[in-house]
Amino acid sequence: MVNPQTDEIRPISVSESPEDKFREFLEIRGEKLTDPRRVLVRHIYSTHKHFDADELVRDLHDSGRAISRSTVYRTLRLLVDAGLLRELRLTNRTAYEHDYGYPDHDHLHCTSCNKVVEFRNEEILKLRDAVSRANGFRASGHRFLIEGVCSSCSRSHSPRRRLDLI
Amino acid sequence: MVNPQTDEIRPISVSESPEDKFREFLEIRGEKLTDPRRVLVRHIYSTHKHFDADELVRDLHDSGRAISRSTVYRTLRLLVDAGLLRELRLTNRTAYEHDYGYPDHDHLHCTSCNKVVEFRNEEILKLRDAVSRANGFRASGHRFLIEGVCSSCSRSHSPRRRLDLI
DNA sequence: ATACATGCAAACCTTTTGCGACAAC
DNA sequence: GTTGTCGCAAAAGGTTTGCATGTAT
Repeated sequence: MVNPQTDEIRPISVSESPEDKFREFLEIRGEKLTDPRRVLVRHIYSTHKHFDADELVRDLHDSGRAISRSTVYRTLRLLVDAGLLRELRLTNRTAYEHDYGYPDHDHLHCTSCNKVVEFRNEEILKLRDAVSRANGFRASGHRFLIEGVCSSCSRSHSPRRRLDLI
Repeated sequence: MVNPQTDEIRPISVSESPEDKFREFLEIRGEKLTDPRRVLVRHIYSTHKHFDADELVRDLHDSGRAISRSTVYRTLRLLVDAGLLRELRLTNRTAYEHDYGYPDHDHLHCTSCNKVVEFRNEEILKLRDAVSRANGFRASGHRFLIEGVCSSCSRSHSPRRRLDLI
């Protein structure tokens, strides 16, 4: 019998702040940590949760630090390239999660309500990487997504809705 | 050491043709297997590969059996509901694969060129379902997607492109 | 001056929908 | 006639881009 037990997912201690890591990344490319970028990276790392571009635009607008939609999208791309964020391409939108100071893990995604649940299972991590390698996929940057229907959605037979990410 | 060996994925013998299964499904709902729908289900099941809506529209148009974009999308939804097709929500589009007469399996998805590779690993199938169940996700309808970067993409450093599905 | 960033609006892409025309029973 | 389907064109939703303006060396 397989063991579905999943390990805890808790922050890894890192020496550099996300902001510093971002600044460093930008400097190497001859770019700058501007005001809007700093606001974004700080806001994003102020809470550990999944989010999307629209949420960011809304939150910052509501807190009086409005940043244009294009800047948000452009900065998100930079943060991904900098290794600070990871993209989760879901049903209709792209969600992001912290990819710095956080251990390797995988996700369950409810295709009905869009809920995302994180889990960490050593066995799956190993198998995932082994299968990837066996198929010539690069060893880093993988992420498993288990698509399914969560309990609340399979109870109610309502069709696809957009709910919050977790 | 984990074993990345994957089993062969070959057709399962089924008693009913996809077209018949579709007709049956439609009849139950008081709907009909019309001409465009028959053309679509036949075309889709004439080759075993992943495809998307746009490809279908293009292929049928090019072979002189043009079917409108809306009908294609509407029929794809029906085929999914009928259990004939399975959706793979990828980066920017939705790909489809046969879900009838084909064994349970998972996918590797290259987020750079959009290539999709199928694999079947017993251990992963078991773990996938165990973890899903442990998190209250419905036992059927799961699919793993390993996101990564395939060998040709990690060699060339070209950015995200849209290539063919496999 | 130069090099890069920003905001806006327009463009883009994929998918969905409203609607008038049409076909089957 | 009623019911359901089709194609068209428009709309919708998420994301990207062109461009003129602005800012820091």
